[in-house]
Amino acid sequence: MALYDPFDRFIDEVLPPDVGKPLLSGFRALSRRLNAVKGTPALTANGSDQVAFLASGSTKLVAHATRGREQVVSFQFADDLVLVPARNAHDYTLTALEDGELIHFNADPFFTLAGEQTGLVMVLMARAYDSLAHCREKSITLGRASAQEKLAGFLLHMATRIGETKAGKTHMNLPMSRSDIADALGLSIETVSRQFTILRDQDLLETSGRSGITLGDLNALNERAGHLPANA
Amino acid sequence: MALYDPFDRFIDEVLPPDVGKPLLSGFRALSRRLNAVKGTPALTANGSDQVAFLASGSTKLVAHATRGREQVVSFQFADDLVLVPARNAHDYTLTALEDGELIHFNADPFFTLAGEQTGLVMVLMARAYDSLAHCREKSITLGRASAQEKLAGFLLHMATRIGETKAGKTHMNLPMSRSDIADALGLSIETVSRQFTILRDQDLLETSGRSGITLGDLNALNERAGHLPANA
DNA sequence: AAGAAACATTGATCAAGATCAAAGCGCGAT
DNA sequence: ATCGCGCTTTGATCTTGATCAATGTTTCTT
Repeated sequence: MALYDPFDRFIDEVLPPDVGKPLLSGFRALSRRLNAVKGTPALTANGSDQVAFLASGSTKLVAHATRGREQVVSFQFADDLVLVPARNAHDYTLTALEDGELIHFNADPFFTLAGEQTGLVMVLMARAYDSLAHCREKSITLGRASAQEKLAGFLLHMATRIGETKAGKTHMNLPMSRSDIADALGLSIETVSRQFTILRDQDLLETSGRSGITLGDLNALNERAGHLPANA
Repeated sequence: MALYDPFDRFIDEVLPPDVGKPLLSGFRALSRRLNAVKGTPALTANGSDQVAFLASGSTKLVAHATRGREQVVSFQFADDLVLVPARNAHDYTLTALEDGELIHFNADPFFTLAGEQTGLVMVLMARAYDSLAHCREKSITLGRASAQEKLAGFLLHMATRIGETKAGKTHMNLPMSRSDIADALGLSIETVSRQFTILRDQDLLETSGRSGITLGDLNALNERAGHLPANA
C-alpha cells in the first residue's frame, strides 16, 4: 500500500523539488492511475510508449518472444520509473507481481511537457542512463554467466533492492516466482530450483516457504556470482 | 575517412540545428579528438564516464567479465553516439574495428553544458532511450534465442546498419571478426562459424573472404531469426 | 610472389542446462 | 484443520553448444 497518493509520491520521488504548480497540474492531467492486481497485466503499451511510475507493489516488464518464450526484461519496485515500449521487434507487457498502485503517461506528451523545464529532463535522462547501465550489466550476465553465477548475481541484486540486513544476515521476500526468475535469467525453472538447492546445501542461503530468502555471507555469494571479491 | 572535421560532423549529426555559437564553442572546448587505430582500445573511461561520437570507422564496446571472458555490448558505426561507463560491476573499453575518427567528452560537464538548452537534452535523452531499446532487444536474444536465431538476427541487424541493397541482394563487409560476433552473441567462435556454414549451405547467404557477406532472402532469414514473418 | 601469422573452418568429444516425468510442499479456500 | 491446486523440487535422459584439437584459408609483410 502506498502511504499517500501515488501521484504525490511521483512528484516527491521523481520530479525535482523546484517544479512549479502549472507544470505539476499538467502532469496530473496527463497521468492515468491504475490499481495493479497481482498476477495480471497492469499495462500494455498499445500504440504509444508508456512511462509508468510504480508507487507501491512490484512488477515485471516482460517481452514476448516467439513461441511462448518470455523474457523478463526487468523487475520494478516502489518508486521505480519504467518505460513500456509500444512495439519493437517484440511486444512488452508490465505485469503486477503483487497488488500495488501505479500511474502512467503517454510518453510523447509526457516528455514534451518535461521539456518545459531543463532540470526535469536531466532527471529523466539520468533515469534513462541508469536503466541502460542496468540493461548492459544484464546483457553480460545473460551472455557469459553460468546458471550459478546468474542466480547468485540475481539474489545479490534483489538484496540491494528489497533486502533488510540485521545481525549480518540479509532477509527478503521475493515477490516473483521461480518461473519469473527463470525468465529473467534465461534459464529453465528446474535449473533455477536446482541452483537454489545447491546454494542452500552450501549454507549460502536459507529459504522459508516459497518466497522467504535469507542470505548469510554476501561476500561468498559475490564470489559465486563471478564478481571480483573486493568489488572496489 | 570522414568527409569533414569530426567535430563539425558531431554538430550536424547529433546537435539540433538551433544550438547557438556560445554553446557550440563550449562543446568544442570540452571535446577531445582521437584517431582510432584498428584493433586497439580507443577509449577506456578512467574515472569518469565518457560520451563518444564516432565520426568514421567502427568500434565495439566491450565489457570485461571475469576470467578473460568478454561481452561485446554493442557495435558502433559512423555517427553513433555511445556512453562508455567508467565503472559498473564490470570494466568497459571502446575498441576500434577499423581505423576511424572520434571525439569524446567527460560525461558530467557534457551533460551539464547540454542542460543549457532543453531541446538538446531531449535529443540526448532520445538517444539514451534508443540505446535502452536496443539493449533490451539484445537481452531477449541473449536470454532466449538459439545459436541460429542469434546469428540470423545479428546479420539482419547489421544489414540495416551497413548493408547495401541492390537487385534484391543485400551486401556488406563485416568489420568485426568471428570472435567479436561470438562475444556479442554469447556463443563460441566455433558455433558462430558452424552457423555461418549452415546458413551458407542453405543458400541464405554467400560469403567472400572473411568479411564479405551477401544476404539473398531477408524474409527467410527473418524466420530463422525467430521473428514473426510479417513483422508488422 | 612467398611466407608467416592470424583468423576461420571442421571434426570429435564433453558438459551444462533443457526437457520430460514424477513426486513433494506451501498456501489459499472451504 | 483439511483439501486441493499450483508451485517447487527432484530425478532421468537428451540436446545444444562448449571445448579440445587439427586443418585450411585470408591477409599482411617483406
